[in-house]
Amino acid sequence: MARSLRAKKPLRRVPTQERSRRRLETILQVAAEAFANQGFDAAKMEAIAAEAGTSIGSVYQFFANKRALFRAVAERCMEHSRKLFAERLTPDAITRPWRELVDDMVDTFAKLHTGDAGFRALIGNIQLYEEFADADQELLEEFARATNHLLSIWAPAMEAQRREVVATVVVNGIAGLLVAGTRLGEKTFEAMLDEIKLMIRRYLAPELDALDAAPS
Amino acid sequence: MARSLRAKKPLRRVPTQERSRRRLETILQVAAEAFANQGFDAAKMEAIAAEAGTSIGSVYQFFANKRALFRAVAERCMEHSRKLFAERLTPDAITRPWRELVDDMVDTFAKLHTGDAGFRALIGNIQLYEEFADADQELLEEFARATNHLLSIWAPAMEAQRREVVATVVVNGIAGLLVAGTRLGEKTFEAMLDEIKLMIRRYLAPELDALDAAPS
Amino acid sequence: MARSLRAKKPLRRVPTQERSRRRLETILQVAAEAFANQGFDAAKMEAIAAEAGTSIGSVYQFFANKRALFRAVAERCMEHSRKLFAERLTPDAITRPWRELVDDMVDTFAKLHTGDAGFRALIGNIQLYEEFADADQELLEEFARATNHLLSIWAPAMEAQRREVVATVVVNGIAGLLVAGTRLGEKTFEAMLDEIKLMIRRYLAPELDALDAAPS
Amino acid sequence: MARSLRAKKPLRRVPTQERSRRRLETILQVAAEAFANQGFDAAKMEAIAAEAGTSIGSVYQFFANKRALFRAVAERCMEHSRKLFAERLTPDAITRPWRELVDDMVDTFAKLHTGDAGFRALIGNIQLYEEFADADQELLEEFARATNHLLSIWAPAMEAQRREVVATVVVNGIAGLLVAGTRLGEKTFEAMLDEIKLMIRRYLAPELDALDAAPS
DNA sequence: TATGAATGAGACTTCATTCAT
DNA sequence: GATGAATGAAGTCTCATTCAT
Repeated sequence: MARSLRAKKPLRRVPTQERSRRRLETILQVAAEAFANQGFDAAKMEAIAAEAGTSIGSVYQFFANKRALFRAVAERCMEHSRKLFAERLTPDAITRPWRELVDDMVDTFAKLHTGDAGFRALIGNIQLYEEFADADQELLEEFARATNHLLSIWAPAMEAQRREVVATVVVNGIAGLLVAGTRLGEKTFEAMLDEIKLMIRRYLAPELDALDAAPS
Repeated sequence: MARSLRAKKPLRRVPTQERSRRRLETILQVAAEAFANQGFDAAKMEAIAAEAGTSIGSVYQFFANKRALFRAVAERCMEHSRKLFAERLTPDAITRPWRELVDDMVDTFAKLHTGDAGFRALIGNIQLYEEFADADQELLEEFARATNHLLSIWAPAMEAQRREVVATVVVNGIAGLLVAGTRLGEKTFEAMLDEIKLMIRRYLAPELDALDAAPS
Repeated sequence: MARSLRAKKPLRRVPTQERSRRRLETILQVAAEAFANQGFDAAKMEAIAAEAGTSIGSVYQFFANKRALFRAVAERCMEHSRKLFAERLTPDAITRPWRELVDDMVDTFAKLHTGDAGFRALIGNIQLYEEFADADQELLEEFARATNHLLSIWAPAMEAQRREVVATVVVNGIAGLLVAGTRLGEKTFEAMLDEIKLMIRRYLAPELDALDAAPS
Repeated sequence: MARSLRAKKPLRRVPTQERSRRRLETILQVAAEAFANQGFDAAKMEAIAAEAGTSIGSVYQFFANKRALFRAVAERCMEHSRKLFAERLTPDAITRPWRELVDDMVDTFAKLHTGDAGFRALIGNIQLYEEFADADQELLEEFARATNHLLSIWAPAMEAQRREVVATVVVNGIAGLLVAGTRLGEKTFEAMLDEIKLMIRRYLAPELDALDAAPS
């Protein structure tokens, strides 16, 4: 049952020429879109190739099979997410008011949802194959770890075990909410963003404001 | 891309004999489990028939095709959900302290997730085909409407438009959180339940306690 | 490198109805012919199905994949060969003049070549996949063992080790000759049969006539 | 199914430069090995090019297609064989004792089998495509003609028609035996060589010793 | 001339669905 | 009504071959 090595290299061939790189880029983009909108199984390799303006053969020159393509989409999305969050979690982030940071995080998450098809693809194709769940799990766990770290500074009094649960709840709450949000149309999505921020603020306030009594 | 008529009735034949009714019941149960655990495409009609102890032919006597079977599972789950919530939203529910009701709702939702394979099937196969999303959407919207109704009583001062968003956020927050929770193992799931309740309480408290200043 | 269990059952489904049995029969026949005439790779599953008057789906109902179909052809041919030789190697075969038996063997072999497409398929597709070589190897080794056994009775003076080589040479000589023969057209094939018999006779005579001085 | 013109020249371009000639040489060698070990279909053009240290494009500069490459391998092998046999069938070969010559021939044949991958490639890929069979047929027929010529001198009394059959039997017997032999492991192969020689000797002795009564 | 990325026809295989028994 | 064998459309993937660089 053990999942095989993590070190499956996702790319069969690494493109060196400019044109190839662009082609690969397009394939990944189109694939992410397809996986996100139609689901893994419903997305057809031929259609992805066509949509990307290439031949099916070219797709398979980069990716050994459909799952490898999905994996590449997933990894690339995680890379992107990681970078996005790293930018917001610089050492001096702690000095900013926590409410501001929460808002920032929600907006960042929201941007991922809106702008990164790969993210939606990952979120939406979890239960299909164990293998893919790993990538997703890993991503959200990573977010949870980062959040946990912040909490450990903001609310040092909070018990370690509970802090972990709180971090999980915050991250997954936001993620789940956004999944729902994107399905609800742009208008309500925007309205929801503010409420999500408010919900997280109110949820965390009692513990995070314990030191310095800030208003909700 | 156009989805055909909406008004498909899911059942080809309504069973009259006792044995038939039991057979139909089993098929739906097995199918729900299969769709939930393996996803729509990975679930095979033959396997479902076999698992249900019938022949593939008999399944097709009840359901015109795989999608109809899924739709039946979805509808049946919604029926169940509706009943479950109706039990908790009796006219005198309003008289109970809202915190209690929130807890109750979360627990009810959780029970659906844990106990009703159809619910998980619905939640997990949304983006696959537009058609199925409807069923899901409808379900959550129904929950949201019910919540909205409650809010209109609990917090009459809240603006109608905002109330709608709040209801959506509450319902989808819980739903999303539970989706994540089931993936996280039984132990954390239990721990999360309490935090989810707490989060909703804190989120709603400022508005719902406006009338009668209750402590959080 | 170890070849997996021998016990792969070749048939996915064992036909019970008469019509199915006939269908399976036809598929095997057509497949044997195709493998023999065109080689394993060049033989196309679709073509086999069409030639057998069925659909590709029906072929796959019996055989999990192309190799399984080949294996079935091989096993069936070996069965046939075994039976054919068993009929000639009854206990009282020993009492017959050895020359007569040699002739009989050659004719039997020849009949296999002419009449059993599976035999030709087996002989002609050896180096393609190790897996298939096993079946072929086994068949010829079986013949060699039987021949070895006869030699042990006819020429008890012959050293065991040499006897083994002689048996191998006789069996493979005949087999190889017949392979060549079928390629040479019917007319020469017939003419060759007599010479093959003569060659084997002359080869074995010195040792087998040692006891009772029979003329060549 | 009809095979196109016979008169295809196998080489697209005749290399003039030294480096090209060496490249062509390597390609043919590698291809022979691949065809012999893996079979025609299993041998991949890309792999052959890579193994030969060139690009796939360069291979296609010499050979119009895969079959042309095979044909080239075949022809080159025949060239080699012809030369090898020509060396042994010099005018004064007749003066040597025929047994010696038979032994020599078997050894030469064996050397081809062991040392010349092209020979094995030819032998092992016969039934795949009619086209290739020709090359093989031609080769063995050439051997048979040479043998026939020798017989006409050694056994002038033998009827022409029978002589032809005898030559065919000798040549194909040796060839078939060697095919089998290489599959049987080095050790038995060595042991078989002696028996093959003995078999041919005994087969031919009665006719060839008719003039000068030599003992078998 | 050499390279190797791009192409796409074509092969295998699956599985939803039908229909004769 | 029940069964499950038969069907074939459709999808994934390979690899010979071409051609721009």
